[in-house]
Amino acid sequence: MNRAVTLSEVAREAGVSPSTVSRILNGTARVNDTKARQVRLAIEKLGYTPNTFARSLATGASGSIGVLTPDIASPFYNDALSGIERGLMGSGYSPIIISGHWRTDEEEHAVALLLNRRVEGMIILGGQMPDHDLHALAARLPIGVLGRTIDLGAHGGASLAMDNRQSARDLVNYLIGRGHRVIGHISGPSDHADARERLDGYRDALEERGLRFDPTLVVQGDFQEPSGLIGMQRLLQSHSNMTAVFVANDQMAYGARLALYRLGLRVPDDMSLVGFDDLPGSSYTMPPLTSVRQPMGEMGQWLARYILSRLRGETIEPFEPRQELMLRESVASRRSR
Amino acid sequence: MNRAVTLSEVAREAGVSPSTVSRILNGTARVNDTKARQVRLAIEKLGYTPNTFARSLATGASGSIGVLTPDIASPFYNDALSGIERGLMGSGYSPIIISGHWRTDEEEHAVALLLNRRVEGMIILGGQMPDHDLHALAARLPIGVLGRTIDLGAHGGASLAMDNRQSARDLVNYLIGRGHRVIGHISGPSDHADARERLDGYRDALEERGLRFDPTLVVQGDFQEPSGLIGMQRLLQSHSNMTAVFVANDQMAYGARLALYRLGLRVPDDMSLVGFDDLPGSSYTMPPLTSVRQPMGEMGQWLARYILSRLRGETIEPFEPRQELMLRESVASRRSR
DNA sequence: ACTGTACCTGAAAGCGCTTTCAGATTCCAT
DNA sequence: ATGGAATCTGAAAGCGCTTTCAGGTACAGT
Repeated sequence: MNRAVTLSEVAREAGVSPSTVSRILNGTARVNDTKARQVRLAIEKLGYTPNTFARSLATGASGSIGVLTPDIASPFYNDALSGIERGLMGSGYSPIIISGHWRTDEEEHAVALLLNRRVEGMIILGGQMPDHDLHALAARLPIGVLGRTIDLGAHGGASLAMDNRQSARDLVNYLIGRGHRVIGHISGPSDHADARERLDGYRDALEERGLRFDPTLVVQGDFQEPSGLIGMQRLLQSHSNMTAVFVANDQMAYGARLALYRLGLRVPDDMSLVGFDDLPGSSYTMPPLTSVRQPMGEMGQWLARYILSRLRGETIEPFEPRQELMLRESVASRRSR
Repeated sequence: MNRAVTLSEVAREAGVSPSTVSRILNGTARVNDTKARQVRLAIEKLGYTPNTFARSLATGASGSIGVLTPDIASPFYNDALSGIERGLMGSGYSPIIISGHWRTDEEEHAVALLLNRRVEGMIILGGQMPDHDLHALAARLPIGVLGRTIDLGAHGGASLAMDNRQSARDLVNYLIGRGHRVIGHISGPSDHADARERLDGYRDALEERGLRFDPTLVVQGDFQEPSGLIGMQRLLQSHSNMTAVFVANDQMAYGARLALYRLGLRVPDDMSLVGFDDLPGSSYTMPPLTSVRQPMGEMGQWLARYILSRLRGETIEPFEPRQELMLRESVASRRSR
């Protein structure tokens, strides 16, 4: 690898001082036009590209924003990543993305790495990190958190979370409104806040409508497809009168759907199904799956903008993410008896 | 944001010289045990973390590998990203991921950015960049390319691509073997190399089996779901005797599947369907979709390892990705008449 | 023609770290 | 004891850039 061209080489070539070249590069001060031209020529000729490290060392600004995602390959969070990219575009800042793989130790490691790289802000997507770590972080730099309810105070950071409980409640209410009375639930892991909230919403809706909460109608999964399949099988074995199932996320709903298919049960005719998260694929399942959609992309974008505004000392209008019920064809109307 | 602690502050605190602290940090040389202890204590006490920029500037090594992906939210490439993460794990190198959004200009911009950040190697996933740019890159640093057939020579880099044409051929051959004679094809965009190769494979198989290639049996999509839906509708209108469709990727196959559902056609009874790429969701479609799988994760991982080996001046055993036909339930056997 | 002002530009210091070089110690063999 | 090798440590230079500071030049006003 041929040694890179440096700024002083450009300066020598153009017959000016390094300071002048720097000024031209950054537009820090007015410079004589002919000199500027010469410098540009020299840059072109030598193929100069500035050394980011040297610059960052000198200015103390890294120009990068750290992003911690639970999983670089998660369809759910990747929408948010795209949003962050959009939000940062053209700002001069670029994201550094690391995954924590849902493990607290890896997350801490990742944050340390980002801090070493002197990111100027950080965006945390979901994750397991304890709240007080987040608070500590927020005290050091602007942070944005997605998918967790945490109060960071105005000074420290912003968090965007949707109301899982309310949405779950809406979803189950919708099921009840369509005449369903025996509604199963395949939940997420109980140590996962989102999962708990969705379960709570399920209970809320039942109680609100005067239906008894029956624990045997709830089976626990792990948010992955196979557990949805198994969960559905178990529910089916014990509850032949069940007419609808609320699955705590779309991935498990896909699994549940397959279980039904295997047993020759039709959706929605024999069984209604609703999911959660509205993954991109959910408009194309058979039939298209009713689910609830979080605007992950917009949330990511707003968080990026938020960080930028904080960095620039500006303010930004708050963002109220609104979840949306995506009513599709996986729910049938039950004749109420 | 409180100013960060520097190495010399640690040195002062521990009563040694900066050089010594540096040596302890990097294990560059033996150091008196008691001093080492003092230094560690000082580091702990002051909460020192090394400044990556200063280090990189001094050593000339950035410790990062650039990764260019077409789309940070593409389910197809994200597997490879995970693989790269795995491959780099524990190596001391970390990936910097940027997306090119399928646009040549953005890709060039991204590469420039990565170069500015002084990445020591680069991994390019798919993308539009012309071959000669890739060659130029390969001359500067070790690069790995995924999903393109390009000869970079031993010195410059490695590329991993699967044989789209052969796989498509295998897939269509499989269809023919199951008794299908009128087989439609929903292709990808014609300016996309993968798409062309898959189309070629389709023709190969037909001709090999003595079936006439009928251009009206081919409709072009754009690799997205909606175009699969439309494509299937069009095929159905013009070819009532068609019994199977080879769709150029799984995403379009999902769309095609939906079109069939809307028309009340059963898969595979009324129409057989095969896709390409074997997305994670494809084992959970209705019915599970026959497709061909590329080991994206392993390919990514190997590329990462390859870069590392090049950086260390080692060699690595070559990797021969093998595509795999995932035979599932979306294809029926036709009684041959 | 002379002073004051505005505008450009270069020298030099410094960002935080690594690394060479040479001096200072220690240790072993004789 | 004593010379030499082996080992440890600090001073200082340098990585490539930015930025302060002060000197130089050009120009307008009188």
